[in-house]
Amino acid sequence: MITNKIQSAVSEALKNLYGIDIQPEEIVLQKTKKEFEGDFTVVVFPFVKQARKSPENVANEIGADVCGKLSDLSGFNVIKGFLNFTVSDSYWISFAGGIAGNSRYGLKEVNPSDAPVVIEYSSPNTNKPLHLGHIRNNLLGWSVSQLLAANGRNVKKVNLVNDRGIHICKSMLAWLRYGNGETPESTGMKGDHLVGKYYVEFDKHYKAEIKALMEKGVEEEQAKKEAPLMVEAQQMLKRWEEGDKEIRDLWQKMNRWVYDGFDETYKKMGVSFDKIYYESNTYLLGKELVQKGLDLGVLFRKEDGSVWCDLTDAGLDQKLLLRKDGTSVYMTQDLGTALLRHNDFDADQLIYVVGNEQDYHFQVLKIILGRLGFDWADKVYHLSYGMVELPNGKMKSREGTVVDADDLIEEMEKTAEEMCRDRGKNDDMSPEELQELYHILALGALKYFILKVDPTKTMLFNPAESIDFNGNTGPFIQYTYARIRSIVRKAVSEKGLDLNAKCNSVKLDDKERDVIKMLHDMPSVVEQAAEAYSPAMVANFTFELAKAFNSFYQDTPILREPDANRMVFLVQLCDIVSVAIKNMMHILGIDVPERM
RNA sequence: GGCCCCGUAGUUCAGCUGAAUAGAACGUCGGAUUCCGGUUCCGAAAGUCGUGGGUUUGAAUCCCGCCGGGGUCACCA
Repeated sequence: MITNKIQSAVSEALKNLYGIDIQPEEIVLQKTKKEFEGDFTVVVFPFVKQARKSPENVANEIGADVCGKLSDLSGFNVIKGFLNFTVSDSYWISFAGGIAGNSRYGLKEVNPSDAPVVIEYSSPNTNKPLHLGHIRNNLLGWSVSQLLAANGRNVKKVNLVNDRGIHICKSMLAWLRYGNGETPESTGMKGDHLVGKYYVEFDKHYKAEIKALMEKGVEEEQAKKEAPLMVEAQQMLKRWEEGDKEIRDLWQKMNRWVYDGFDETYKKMGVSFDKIYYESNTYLLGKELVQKGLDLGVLFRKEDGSVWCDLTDAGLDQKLLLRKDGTSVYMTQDLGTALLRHNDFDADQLIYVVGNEQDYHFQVLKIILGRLGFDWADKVYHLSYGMVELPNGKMKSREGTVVDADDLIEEMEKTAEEMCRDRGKNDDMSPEELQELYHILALGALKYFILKVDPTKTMLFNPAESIDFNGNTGPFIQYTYARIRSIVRKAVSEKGLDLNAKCNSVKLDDKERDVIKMLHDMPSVVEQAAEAYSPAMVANFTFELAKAFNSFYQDTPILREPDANRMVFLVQLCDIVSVAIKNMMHILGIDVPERM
């Protein structure tokens, strides 16, 4: 890499000229700003004190020394304390030639025998359908998996289905009470939606009971506990934990409905898992750990029988691990599943894609794992992402302002269809091909819209803008890709061009150089994005690349280029850019169409 | 109240391992077509980077105070 060479040469120059010792990798090399001449910039201010010369002198001396040694540099210029190096066109051209035809450009190979990084995402509750918040989770989980794999990590994707607990009992109870035996078949509803309907139903009746009790003079806190529905739901959970057959059968039936619904949604979103854990199979593990913790003296039991971890010495609170009736809570289960997962995979890292409202939970989880004596506790990494808000505020399931995942995808597909109809360029495509295309565009828009934002930040989801096809959007990039493929196809079929031909020296114009420089940059963008767990960095880079290409394309008539040798070069460049776009979009979980 | 996160053009977002006049996109206004796919390209207007201090040759970026917004501290998950 030219960047490493420059760093080394600058490091040497500093040593030779001024006796300053700085490791090559510590030399900060930045891309030269557009408005100045050059490709890479070194800021020399940090060295002037030790060099005891003016910034201009230092920059000029280093520049001359480095350029004398590196034939890939064609020159340098100095503006104040900024030393700008210009890379020779021959370097760029040979670089482009070197990556031409490489369909995996920008992606590293994975060694399957490496200790895996296990990434958990999705982790739905089985009491209601997926909504917009889950979409961000799923898209992030999938994309970060792709991103880490693109950076050479051996990734295993896992899902932990929260298939048991009081929330499930609420849906079950409500279905028994008010369901009249409804099934997905009898209603034509997707199973997860049907079960979700009864979760809402429970809440409605539960609220009414609380209100009635309060009118009789019961305090609110007390009313919430005493309401008959809540008492019954709790009894149901107890019976479930005791293995009561009637309850278990009902539970299995309703969960089946939900899984079938989820599978459909996952498929549409294009996400999948290497392994699925069910909390019903793992929650007991946590109880064993609690016993271990009691034996170790890390946990303690209160008079009422509940078990706690005292974290006040770590500046936190006391944390409940077992209720007084002996049933386990979220934290108990998470301890158990963490251990199970560690044993299953002997992982290098355990990543949890979970919203930032659970920052505290994971902080506590790591501490307790550590206190239980697990030295791998620090391999747990909480990939904490921000909430999704709507233009009119937060999503609240009780207020009916949630955006349902299935509805959203369907609407996006409809919009994609309208957009394409308006342009009318796909008349010869079959209905199936068109349907597939609409799906690709709809998901491209949705995924890009969500993934282009830094995962850690709260984001605003504007439905109207999310389906936009212009500007910094998925479809804009998809369109750029389709257009490039069209050129390459024509070059081969109509001009008989050989994509693998060697092209001799050509002259580069600014736009071409800009594109090549971006391609040159791509591997390090993937690396940085992987380190930051940020698909957003990949997304924004890809948009910049598409823009740079479009700008180049706009004033370069490729297929009318008279010089055959130069045409080969231009078409190869197009081809590389299309590969780059495809690979980057693949990291985002977005497909790119050959035509649209 | 304790702890954590966030305040950048009208709007949505980059930039936040400190560096040159703070960048995009949408929207607004004005241009480009002998077109290989105009779902394109070029340009303009638009910002006291919440606020007040501090560190530094240099701060949107690091530190402290304040203001504003959010999260969390459940025998919910």
